Amino acid sequence: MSSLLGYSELMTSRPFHHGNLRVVLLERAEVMLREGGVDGLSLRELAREAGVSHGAPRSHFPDRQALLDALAERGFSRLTEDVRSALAGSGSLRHRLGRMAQAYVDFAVGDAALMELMFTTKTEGRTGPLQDAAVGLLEVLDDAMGPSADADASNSSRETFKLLFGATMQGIAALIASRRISRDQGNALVSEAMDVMLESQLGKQAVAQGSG
Amino acid sequence: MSSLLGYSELMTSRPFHHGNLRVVLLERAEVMLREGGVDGLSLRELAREAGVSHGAPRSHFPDRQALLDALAERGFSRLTEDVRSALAGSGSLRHRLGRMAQAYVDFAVGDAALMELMFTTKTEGRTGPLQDAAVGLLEVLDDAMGPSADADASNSSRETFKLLFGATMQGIAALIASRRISRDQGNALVSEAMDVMLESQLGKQAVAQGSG
DNA sequence: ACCTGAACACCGTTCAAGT
DNA sequence: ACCTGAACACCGTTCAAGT
Repeated sequence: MSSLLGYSELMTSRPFHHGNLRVVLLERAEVMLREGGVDGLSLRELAREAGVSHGAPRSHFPDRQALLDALAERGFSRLTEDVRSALAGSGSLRHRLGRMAQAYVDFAVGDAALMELMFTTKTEGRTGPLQDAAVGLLEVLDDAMGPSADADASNSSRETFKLLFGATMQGIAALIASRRISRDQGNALVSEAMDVMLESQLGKQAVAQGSG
Repeated sequence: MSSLLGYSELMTSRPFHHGNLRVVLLERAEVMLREGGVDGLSLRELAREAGVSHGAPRSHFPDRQALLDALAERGFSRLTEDVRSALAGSGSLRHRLGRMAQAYVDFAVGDAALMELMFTTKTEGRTGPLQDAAVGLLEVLDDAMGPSADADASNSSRETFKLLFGATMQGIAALIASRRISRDQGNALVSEAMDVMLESQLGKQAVAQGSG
């Protein structure tokens, strides 16, 4: 039965999680999600792995959906961070946007189940931290495109460009994740999509001033 | 207890499904999917609604995943049909492709849970009827673009165009389904995406000969 | 405030038995 | 070939009780 215990309390039997059970659960849930998908994520098994009773998670997450929402929120934070750092380097706008797109697809493919959680929101309400996290992602794209012109028309095309950019990356990632195209084909498709968008009227209007 | 019985056998007590239990299950499962999502789809409740024992579905679907796969396959058939008929009418290529994209998004939004089932395939094998059904969808797009040039370069750009077209529609549909943009914004985005793709070098190469 | 452990209703899957 | 019904292991959720 000692094999059921974690590594850090082979000596002491009881005092386990001080106040960080919540994060422990989230971290273990993330790997369970990655390994077994959403269906493979069981609250009871999660509690078992954390070394607590099956009722314990209830103190931190009212139900399973609450845990799933928290995972999605953390996912958005991590994605935003990945994308932001991919964008941070030097190079032309085209190169930086390309790196960003690549980071996005990398994340989506590497954490397909989490991505599914993030983009098939079950929650009805339009407010909440989860929506904020999603908005933050678009802001990164906004920053990358440099200062915006103050004309309304330009802002409109900029919004459209951002949405189209995000939608296209999302779609390509879905194609890869569902094994309909290979990873290499996906990378080529990302590059092609970048060209198509940047050479278009919409793209030229949207990034008129942005030249890192 | 008579309330548990279906409409067609208020008189006779036993002879129920002759050999069509399979389709009955699939049809009821489709509405359960639409109403309660994938999580809300229970084999036992499905059997209950169909008026058979909980073990009966086993005769037609070895396990729950097999039912889900069958649902996805039917989904592809229906999507292909919708898209094909949207494409069938008259008008310029731009208009026909626009109608097709609209039909695609309509389907994806109206049957979001089914769409999720279709595009997050759990099956590892690359063969099988499910993959065939997905391929059929791309063939419709191929037909719409008219006869292809026999040069290899042209075929390559055509393949790329089709994938990019599909990915973009998929991404826009995901944005709508996750409530991140409204239906109207989605429609506008579809239209914008069409313009961007058709005015690009890639688009011009891909549909060089296709003019309804 | 946080965790335990029994209880409840539900589930997917297996399988011997019926027709 | 198709369906029934008991059995098994597992699950999410609730809740009184402990500390």
